[in-house]
Amino acid sequence: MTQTSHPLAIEIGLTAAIVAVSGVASDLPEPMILVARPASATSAAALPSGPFDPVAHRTLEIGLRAWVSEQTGVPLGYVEQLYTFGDRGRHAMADDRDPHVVSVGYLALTRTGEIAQEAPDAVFRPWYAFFPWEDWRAGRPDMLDRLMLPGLQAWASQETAAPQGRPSRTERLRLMFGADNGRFDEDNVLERYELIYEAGLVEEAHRDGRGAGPAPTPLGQSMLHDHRRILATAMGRLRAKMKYRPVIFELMPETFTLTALQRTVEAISGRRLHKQNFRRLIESAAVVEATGDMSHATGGRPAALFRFRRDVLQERPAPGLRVGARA
Amino acid sequence: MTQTSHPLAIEIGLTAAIVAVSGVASDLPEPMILVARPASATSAAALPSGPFDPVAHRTLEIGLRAWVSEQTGVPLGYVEQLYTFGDRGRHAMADDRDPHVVSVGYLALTRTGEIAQEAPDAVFRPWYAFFPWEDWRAGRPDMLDRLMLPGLQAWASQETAAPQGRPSRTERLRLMFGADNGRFDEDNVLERYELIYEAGLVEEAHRDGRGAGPAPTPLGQSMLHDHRRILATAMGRLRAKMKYRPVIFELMPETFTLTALQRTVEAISGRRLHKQNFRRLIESAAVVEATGDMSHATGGRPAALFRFRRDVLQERPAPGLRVGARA
DNA sequence: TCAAAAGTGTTATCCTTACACCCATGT
DNA sequence: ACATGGGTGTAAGGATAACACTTTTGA
Repeated sequence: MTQTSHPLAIEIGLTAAIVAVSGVASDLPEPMILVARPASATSAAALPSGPFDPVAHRTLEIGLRAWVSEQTGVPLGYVEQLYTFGDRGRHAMADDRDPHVVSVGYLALTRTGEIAQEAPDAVFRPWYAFFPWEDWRAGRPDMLDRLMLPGLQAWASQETAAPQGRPSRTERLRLMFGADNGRFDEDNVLERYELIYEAGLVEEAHRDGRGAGPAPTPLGQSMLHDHRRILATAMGRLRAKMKYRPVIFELMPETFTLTALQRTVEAISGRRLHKQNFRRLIESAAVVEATGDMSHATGGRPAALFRFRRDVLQERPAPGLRVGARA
Repeated sequence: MTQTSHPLAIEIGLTAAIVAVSGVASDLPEPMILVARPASATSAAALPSGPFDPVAHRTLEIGLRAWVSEQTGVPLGYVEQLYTFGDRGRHAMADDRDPHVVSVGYLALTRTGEIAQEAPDAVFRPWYAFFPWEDWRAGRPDMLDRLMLPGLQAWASQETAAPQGRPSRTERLRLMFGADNGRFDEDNVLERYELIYEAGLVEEAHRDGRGAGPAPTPLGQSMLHDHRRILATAMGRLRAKMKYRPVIFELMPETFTLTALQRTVEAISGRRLHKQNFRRLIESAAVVEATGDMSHATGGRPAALFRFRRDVLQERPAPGLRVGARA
């Protein structure tokens, strides 16, 4: 019952969603994701990924850190395991091989400023290029109503008998996209992606053999294998984690203005926040302290500079930013 | 960068923490964990665990469900992936083998009533037998002050230089066990276990070669390999998840009284709750509906029977029980 | 002097916590 | 009748959401 005789050998791939934010001090910072530079112009974008070698590395995370720093030159700060994916069919390749790979997904945070320009084979791309419908900072993206909901609703109406226990397609749609009532919980990035994958609306689904017809209108840029699913998991986890742990500061420079901090939180969560309440939140959480210096780079009145108070980690167990109200 | 040439073959073990609650209608229900019946009287308890066969099973979860139902006869309802552990050294065995096993831990919930008595090789044991310090229902366990904190504090004071960035041992102790100020967050089961493991206070640490001296006073019953760590992860995850998803009902019978529900939540979270507030919470969450029947089995006034409203899953995305106040 | 962004004060509302008392049944 | 647990009303305090206005600089 505990361990059987003949081991079933499988390769373990470690795949990292490495996130940074560009333009932290600008008015519209962009969350960036490190993608392996495509071998050819036509090949799909891929997350950096490498095999786990249990002989060389004592733990999975150590293995991950080793090859990331070796191959991409990107220094990782915060690292968190996301999920282990073992789905056959989600590794479909051009030549129809479907290797037995189990991939352990990781979220890692770093700062754009710290990145060696000469990162050999990898480049940062805005994460909303892969998930345009997740960026609500300029209001509800109209691609939702133009391109996505029609297809999703068609797919939902194809469901004949409601599955017992599980919510129906229509209900999942309503819950995840706020189809009629309006709620859109920014944390459910993965759930939304899986929905449009199941509905056959993304290129990956087509490639994996789901959805018979012709290739669908591309909804965001696609990725190799199940890498977009891993990125979706990372985005959702980061958006959720931010609310109860001060991970956002892993993406900020040493000092920053409160507006820069707010814009960065907005960039990650994909929605605008209420200025005064955001500031009150920061104050009550006591996660930052003024440096005494001012930033004159803002265009208007100079802004006070702050830094993260590292010692809050010792004070309270959960000093996150429970962002609540919309703008 | 994406996939290298020679695959590193590893065995993937799926390990399940299968939880049920016994005595749901009683005054002190006990959370139970399914353990593989030990081969001999001296051998350590083990969680049910089996290899993943990617040829036979399309996903990890399907593989898990297959061998669990086949080998233990326990029907799994809710299943959730916990974490993937790849630590070398945590699989130390009597004969010093340390196989290259990566174990994917799962949490699964079931009902004691539904368990086939003839579960061939497995038996349910109270989970607090492995984590006695996590049961605060009868007040602060005095083993904390008698057996644990002295050892932990000794270990903390051995730390010479504070590690940069990371919290010091003393701080971790204070945060996780509420040493001086008093907070004890019931969700941090894993963090507490890792602390006492690092401090060399559990049998597993001794077995893995940490902590030089003699075998320590046993703190709870030990388990094979890193299975107690997986159980700790499961307990923490279930305690946390309960607060924002209605998973508790996976452990309840079809109908139940509100007190039975409260006692079950208390059993899982390990602390007593405030009756009136618990009821208001249940009411405002609208997660249950009265059946109209009464239970006369309580000894006093008969109690109304309720059932879980499965349709809340369709209404609101997060109908959990955000239990807050202590008794 | 005016545009542009920083920064603050106040109130209404809801949720959380805490308190104490009444009710219906079996023995 | 009384012990036993079931069941409820209400008020204080704090957190959250929403409102609009003043301040300080650079151009």
